[in-house]
Amino acid sequence: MRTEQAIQSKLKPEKPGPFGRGSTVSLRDVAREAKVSVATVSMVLNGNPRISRATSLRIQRLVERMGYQPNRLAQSLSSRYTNVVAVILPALRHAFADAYFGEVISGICDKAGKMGYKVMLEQAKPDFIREKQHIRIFERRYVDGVLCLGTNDRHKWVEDFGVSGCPAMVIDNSFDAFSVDHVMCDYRSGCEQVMNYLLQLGHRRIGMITAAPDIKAARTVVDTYRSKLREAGIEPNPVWIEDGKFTEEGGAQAAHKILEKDPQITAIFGGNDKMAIGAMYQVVNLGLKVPEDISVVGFDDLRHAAFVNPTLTTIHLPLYEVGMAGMERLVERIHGRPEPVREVLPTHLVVRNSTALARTVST
Amino acid sequence: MRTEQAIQSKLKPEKPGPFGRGSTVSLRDVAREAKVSVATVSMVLNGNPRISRATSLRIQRLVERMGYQPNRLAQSLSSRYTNVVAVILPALRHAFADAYFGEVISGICDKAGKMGYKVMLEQAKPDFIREKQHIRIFERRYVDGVLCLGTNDRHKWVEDFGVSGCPAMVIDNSFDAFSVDHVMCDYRSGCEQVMNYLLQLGHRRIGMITAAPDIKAARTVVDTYRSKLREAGIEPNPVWIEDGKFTEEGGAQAAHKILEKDPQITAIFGGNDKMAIGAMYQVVNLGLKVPEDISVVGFDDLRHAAFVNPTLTTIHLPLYEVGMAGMERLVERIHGRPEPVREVLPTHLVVRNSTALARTVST
DNA sequence: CAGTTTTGCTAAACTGTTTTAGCAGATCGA
DNA sequence: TCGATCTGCTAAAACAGTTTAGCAAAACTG
Repeated sequence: MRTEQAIQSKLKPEKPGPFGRGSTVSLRDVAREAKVSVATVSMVLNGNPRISRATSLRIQRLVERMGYQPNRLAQSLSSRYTNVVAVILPALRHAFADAYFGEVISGICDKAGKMGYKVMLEQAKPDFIREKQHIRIFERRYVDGVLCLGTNDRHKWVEDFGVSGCPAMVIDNSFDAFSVDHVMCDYRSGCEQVMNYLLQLGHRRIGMITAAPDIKAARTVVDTYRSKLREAGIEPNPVWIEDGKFTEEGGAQAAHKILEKDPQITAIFGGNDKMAIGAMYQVVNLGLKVPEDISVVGFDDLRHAAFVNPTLTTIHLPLYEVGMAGMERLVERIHGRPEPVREVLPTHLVVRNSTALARTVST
Repeated sequence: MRTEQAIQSKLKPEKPGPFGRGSTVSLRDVAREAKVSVATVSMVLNGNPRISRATSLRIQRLVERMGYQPNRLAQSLSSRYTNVVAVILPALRHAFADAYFGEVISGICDKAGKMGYKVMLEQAKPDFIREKQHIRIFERRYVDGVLCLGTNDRHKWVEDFGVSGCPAMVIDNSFDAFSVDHVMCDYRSGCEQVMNYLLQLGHRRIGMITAAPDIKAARTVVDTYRSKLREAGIEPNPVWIEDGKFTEEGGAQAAHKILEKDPQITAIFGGNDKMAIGAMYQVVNLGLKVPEDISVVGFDDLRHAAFVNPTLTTIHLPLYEVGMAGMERLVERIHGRPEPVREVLPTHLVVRNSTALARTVST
């Protein structure tokens, strides 16, 4: 029953819109126009050498003129690759508004763009994990791989990827309980640099605000803090360590407790910039001065650290680079790289105005 | 030539992995096992009432047992809906690390999850626009719609969506030059609240740090600032207004210029929190006190504003809610809603410690 | 009890690619 | 000069769903 009207050439997509109602050009349209099979057009577009130069050029021009765009749903269905990766963020209310994650995601997106990948966002909320969505996004062909940010030891689901053979990369952390690909910052060296610096400035009683003992990277920092103190002949006092929950508020409270239990503290080392900033806030609130009375050091070097008062001495983490590297390794993994990925990127100290020589403490 | 081995039931996906090598269950597998056609299984899954209750239940159980997951590439190819939307961010180096965008994206993702949508990330870099990628992600069936964040008047590409009939939503801004769907905060009312408050505190010479005159929302604030001054019988002095480029550094420099040109200023109103924080930093640097000498007000109410010293008085923008509403309206648009979207969400003043009664100025 | 409607399902077409098997005709080697 | 190889292309299957037309049989209607 089909009339001859269908024969009219599709040289121009008939209307600019409305979109999605059969207005786009398909391989079939190009093939019909060029009087070749769809296989030929497909092979031209994929640079298959079995097509003659003449035919190839002729079809390339036609593709150009007709404004053909391959439908990537069909491509993915056929090729079994979606060229999409997911970034899985923890279920924190302000995860997206966090400068730490932002920096990593920025690196991931830039690298993904260069490699022809798209980036999808997921949040690992309890429902998401319970419904096995983290595996389903693979089974349902949403993604070829995932990058896991902000993980901790309780995130058992990270192991599921390995078991199911789904390419996954843990960013800026690692796990003791099982083996998993990861790319992270050198937390040990970062902490060593802080401790060397503070000890050099004459600090002996150094408070440490940590957070989340269930994060391997965070534990590494505390362990290094302790061993560097011992190395310097100082027995770390348990009251010097408090939990700051990774937040400004937590950092402020932790600083308060530390200074209450040992007023002779001369420096406070925050496990991240936010807690260090909270600590500074609290120190000032207690009528003390930074850095004259108390030196404060952070860890992250968020853009913001240079704009608090006083500006914050901190460890620079190459978060953007970690994101890029993670993305790159993940794609290698997707394409069959067999060896495990265990990459560690260097960190360095940035000295600003929140640190000074230790005040002389009455002993 | 096919042997009878294929007949063995696929009740359990043969191995947990390796993934992606023909290990998943398809509609065809379920149909074979249930001894019905694929159409029947498809109809059961889509709740088509033309299937008997008995068959439906039987198949549902089988689907459950076999762990069938519909392949969404095939679904999308057939249905012409991807159930994916893109968030387009401006090409700023730290766009993802920005708390403002983070808050909006958080709202978008939460709402998207509830509506069965996935969120893709894109950055509107020059190349991206030049290659018409913003339209191509539609043509190539990556997405059903886009949400545009951080737009300004120079972003002519926003108009392309309308022209091409691609569902798009501008978030927290609008355009004079053309008509486009948008959901935004009430900038006018926010500014009015700030000005009412400062005038009530006795401030008469009020500096304003603005940014990007090519952003409609920002212009609205400056216009309102001027008209509120006039309303109070004060002729706005051009030297009171400076550009702060939306950054802390810019805010600091702008504050410096304003105070240089008119030292009798008693309050500074920053067009966003970052610039206000930069301004505070600079005011203190100049040996003045906040709020005793100079009151400072921000605009955004980023989480961080409560943790600077002194804590920042600011306008709370419902960014999370704007993200949610934008996502919701976009999906309506995708499904054919004809009326344009022009939504404005209310803002409110949050008074903290960076503002006080105006100091008495020698006239 | 013939004729119509309803019910429950199937076959086949359709979405738009990639890929493999293979067909002619030309080229080559012995 | 005959078989083998190469060249350039096509037909068809595969990917995994949705949707429409339509077929029997059962259930109604008059």
